[in-house]
Amino acid sequence: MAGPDRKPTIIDVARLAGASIKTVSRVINKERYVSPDMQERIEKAVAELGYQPNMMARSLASERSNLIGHLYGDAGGPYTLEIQVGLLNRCRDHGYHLMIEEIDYRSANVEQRASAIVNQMRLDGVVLTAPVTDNPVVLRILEDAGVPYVRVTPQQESETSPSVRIDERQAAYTLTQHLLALGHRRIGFIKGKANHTATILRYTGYCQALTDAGVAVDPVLVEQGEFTYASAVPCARRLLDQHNRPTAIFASNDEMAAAVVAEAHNRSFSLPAQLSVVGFDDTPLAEMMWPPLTTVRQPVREMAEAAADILIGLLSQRGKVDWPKPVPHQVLAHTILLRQSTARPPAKG
Amino acid sequence: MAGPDRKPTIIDVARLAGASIKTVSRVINKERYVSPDMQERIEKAVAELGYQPNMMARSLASERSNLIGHLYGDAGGPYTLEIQVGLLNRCRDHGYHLMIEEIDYRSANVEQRASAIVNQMRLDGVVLTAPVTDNPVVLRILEDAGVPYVRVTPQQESETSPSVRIDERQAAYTLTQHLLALGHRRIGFIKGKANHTATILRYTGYCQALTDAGVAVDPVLVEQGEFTYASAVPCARRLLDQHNRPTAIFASNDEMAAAVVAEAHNRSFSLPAQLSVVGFDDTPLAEMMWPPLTTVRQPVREMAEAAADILIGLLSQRGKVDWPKPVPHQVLAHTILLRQSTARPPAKG
DNA sequence: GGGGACGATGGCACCGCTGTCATTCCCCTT
DNA sequence: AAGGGGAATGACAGCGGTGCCATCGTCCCC
Repeated sequence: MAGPDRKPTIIDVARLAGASIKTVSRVINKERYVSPDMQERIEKAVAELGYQPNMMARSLASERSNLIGHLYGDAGGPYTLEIQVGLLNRCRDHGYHLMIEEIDYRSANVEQRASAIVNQMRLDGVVLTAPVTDNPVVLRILEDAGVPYVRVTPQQESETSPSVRIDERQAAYTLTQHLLALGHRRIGFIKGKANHTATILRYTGYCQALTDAGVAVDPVLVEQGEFTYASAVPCARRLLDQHNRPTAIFASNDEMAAAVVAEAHNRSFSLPAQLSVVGFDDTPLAEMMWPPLTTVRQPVREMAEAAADILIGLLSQRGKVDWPKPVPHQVLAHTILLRQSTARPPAKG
Repeated sequence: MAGPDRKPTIIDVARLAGASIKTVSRVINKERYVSPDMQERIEKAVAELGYQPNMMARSLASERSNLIGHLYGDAGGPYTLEIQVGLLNRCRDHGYHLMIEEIDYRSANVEQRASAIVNQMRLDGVVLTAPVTDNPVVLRILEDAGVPYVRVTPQQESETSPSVRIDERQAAYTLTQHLLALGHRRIGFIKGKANHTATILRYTGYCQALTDAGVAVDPVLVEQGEFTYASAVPCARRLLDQHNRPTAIFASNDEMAAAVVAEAHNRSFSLPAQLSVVGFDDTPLAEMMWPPLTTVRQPVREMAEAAADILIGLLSQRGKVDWPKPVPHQVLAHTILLRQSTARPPAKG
């Protein structure tokens, strides 16, 4: 009845099972060389005491923390969350835990902070999402610390770290083709935040599709947004104010597409009859707005799962230090979702 | 040049500074009783070696992990993310790290999983969000482990743990009053998922406002949704199909309000002239849909920050074991956002 | 001038586990 | 019968810090 009140340790288990702590450790870690009889006794003792190994002690002794970190820059909407859900799915199944850290990549002490996170916590591995994926300071710290990391949608593939992505350029290309196929020739474009990978790739895809169709890219139809609703409002205004205004607008993400739609509603346009709009990302928003938005779905969760798989795969081969070369670069399939925000352009008056 | 290649430890620092490791430890932990001279020498040594204390070792020895856990049930959209951002803000400032774990509260091994998370990782404290806030199994595990926790928007305040919330009943009351003041008398209501705290409180506020205004609650106007867009579509249909249909609809969250709006658009209603719609939560969606949605903003991030503050406040008083009694229950202010989805009802034909 | 009180520092056990190596026992070979 | 090899187990030294207590020198005060 009395019993020690503190949490049971491996020593208590060993004592109760009549074994050495090392043997208990073997059972806990599912190592070989334990007789079935002994195994059973120990498992019983574990159950009886409700023993749970202390991760801190374990990590200290084994130099493995079983911690995976997710470093991100902007807590950008549903994207970040989906990433986390994906990571969590895998972590759970493989006994890892997820630590999340936001890194203000603009701040002066990025270095200090990133270093503290990586080195103090002794993370086993790290997953990077934009815009930290391409931050040289962070990457160097990771390299120096010898912590394996996987980048989701990096600007540029590297030989030292794996990556996961979709072909954004191709997606933008296809989406633009869709508009062209409907008969649109004046297609406006709202870019995302400067220097973001996505911004560049999506824009490139748009340009290429136009060019391939023999349509010139008209700079008057290209606006610079920042991936936010607010940033896109003036862009939409300028585009729709033109005397020879575009019959379709490609916004670099759904949020900005929503701004275009709102602005069109303001002017009492009937959508999609008078204006086609497409977005990118398939955020929940896309399906809930009116009219439902034609957009591209990135399998974000699956991408995160793939990243986790790659990471955990490596970590499981203790002893090996380095990535296999060449390091894996996965490209997952995207989906073009044709909804009701696109239609043929209005007949020429 | 040669120097040890492994990460420097406190011993290296002590040696370099000509001090004992204990004194170095004092400096690292900002304890008192270190002479300025000694302090400076040690700080210099730390900088020179780029020393970073090993959290694992520190935790093991001190029985503090500096880890705060966020346990949640559904990764419900922007809400969860906002919570995390809030928590992160505080963790960062106080030297804590955030571990996130999803708990499938329907699964059979909730107990095992929750226990593993709490006990193995030796979390210093935990923040709970719906629907784990009220899971008796999880709560018991936390209590047993003696891990302090704060609940965000719990179903019921408890004497053993602090909570943070807004007055949802009051918010729903006010919002309903707004509709009444515009002249609406037939106000539809779409409830959230059964058993959720929010569902009950919001509905109660609605009923009370009606009653106080001398309007009877008509069960025909009350539909049961599940907080999702899809679940609300049939609800919206049924409400709008009625011969004497409501002139306004109160959806228990924005997502369901979006479904109502979409359904109204489908029928080519002009909003808000023919139908007023209100939601709850002020998700990003609310501002981006058309027309922009009148809704209630919960200061989610601030709530998370408050929760973290409460938790960290307690943790900083090491030695004290228990919450001060009575434990704090914070109620933050909400905001009613009047946008363009509400108007006076159409004049009686 | 003796006795505190207090500032400053160090010594050392110990937190709970894993890695390494030694040991024992058994069966199999030659 | 001796030797060899592998399965099963244990002893023990850390991993890198912190907590507690001892020590030492000063300054102060009656």
